[in-house]
Amino acid sequence: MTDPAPLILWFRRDLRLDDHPMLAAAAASGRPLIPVFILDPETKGQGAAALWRLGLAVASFAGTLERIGSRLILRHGPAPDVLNALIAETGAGAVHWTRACDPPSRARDTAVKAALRARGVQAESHPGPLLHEPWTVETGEGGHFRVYTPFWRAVRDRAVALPAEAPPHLAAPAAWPVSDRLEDWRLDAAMNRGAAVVAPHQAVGEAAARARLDRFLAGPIDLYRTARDFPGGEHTSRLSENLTYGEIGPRRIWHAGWQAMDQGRAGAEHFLKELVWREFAWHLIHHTPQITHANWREDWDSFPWRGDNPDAERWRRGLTGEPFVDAAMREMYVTGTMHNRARMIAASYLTKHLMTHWKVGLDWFAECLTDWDPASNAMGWQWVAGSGPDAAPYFRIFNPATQAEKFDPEQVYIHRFVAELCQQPGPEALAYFDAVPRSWGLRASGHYPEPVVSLAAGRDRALAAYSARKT
DNA sequence: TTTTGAGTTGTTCGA
DNA sequence: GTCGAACAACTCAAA
Repeated sequence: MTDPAPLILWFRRDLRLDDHPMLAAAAASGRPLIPVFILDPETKGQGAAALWRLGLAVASFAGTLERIGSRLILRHGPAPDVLNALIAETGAGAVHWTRACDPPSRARDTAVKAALRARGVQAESHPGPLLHEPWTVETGEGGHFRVYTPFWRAVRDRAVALPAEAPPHLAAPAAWPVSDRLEDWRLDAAMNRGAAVVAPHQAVGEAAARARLDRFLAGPIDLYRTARDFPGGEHTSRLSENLTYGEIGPRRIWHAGWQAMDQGRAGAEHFLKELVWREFAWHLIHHTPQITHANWREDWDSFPWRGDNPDAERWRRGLTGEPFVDAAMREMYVTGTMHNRARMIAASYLTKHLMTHWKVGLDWFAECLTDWDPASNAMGWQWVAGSGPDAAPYFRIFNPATQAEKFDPEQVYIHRFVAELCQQPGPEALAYFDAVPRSWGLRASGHYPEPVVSLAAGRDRALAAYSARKT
């Protein structure tokens, strides 16, 4: 008896075994399974930090698969070509994958599905990265949500499928197709010397992601409601990085959060709400995909934001002269992530005090974040700028100095990341100067700059422009 | 259909 | 230092 035709499992941002509907279905099929990861143009076009971090995720997941009797086959090129070649080589009868919701991936997947079906190969997409498929959450009138709180109320009590357990073993094919070598992909090429600095701040792989969840549940969740606003402490789960690569599944987190809520843990509901913010962002990007590149509210198209400019360059380099903003920008450069409150302040400063288009900031975040997520970032930037959903009143302009007094009163955060502002800079503050391009010419012993613009003048300028928009 | 209540995350000023 | 009001009116979701 010949082996049944193998299934190709096309992994993308779902690099885990646990809570994996596609993998659970495939493992139950009894067929030989060929896991593959494809470096296609859509994937390769990412920012430097995200692409580098993806390489770590792929390496980790390949190891995970080997431990359960399988492998991760690496190929590069346009996905339809790669899949066609693999089908021809292996006689595979089907390709399975986890659905993606960002516009470029959706376009690619639609084309792949049509091409596969045209040649008689089964193509099946599975749920995975979200708690609820974006089209299943509807308002009373059958439309999609544009405001967070009603969305939250709509999903709060909705049943979420129990996470599938990790399969203990995956059936191997009779012969393995050849694989690229990950090193040859040079996913770290654009990181230059920054990789060594950012690396210690990453928690790569499924086990590390679960450890983060467990650490958070063991303590920080109790204080989450208030302490999460203080960027100087370790009060958040930091799971965004792992969610980006699918190293942990949202259903696993949801059920852990609910269990904590049932146990009366104080911050559990706020934690779940944050997970639902991610869900809401993907809901928006599904229904209004232009959110990634155009003003979500079209009446903002005439707003006189500046394009890229020298002030924005100082913002990128952490040299605005506003300590909280500079700490935030340097935190991102050194760790690959940025505290959520710091993101709001840095974004508000760029779009309001510096009157620079949110796209300029979005692009830099895409370059630097290892937890880069197109949906959350598009929503967040537009929310801050005022052009997005849940529009902030135009007069809501974060004052970085006031915010620092409120949320970093001891200047723990500022001192951690801005070497010029403390007597004995710590390792993270100093690491910034090892991470940035030498061409920037920065030295830890340099003088801290005067502010780009006074906070009062920047605020007044932004207020004038924002109120003029209405007339 | 019309109405009503509500909306993540703010700042400043003056009492 | 603490507190409430003002900032201006808009959009959304649901009753």
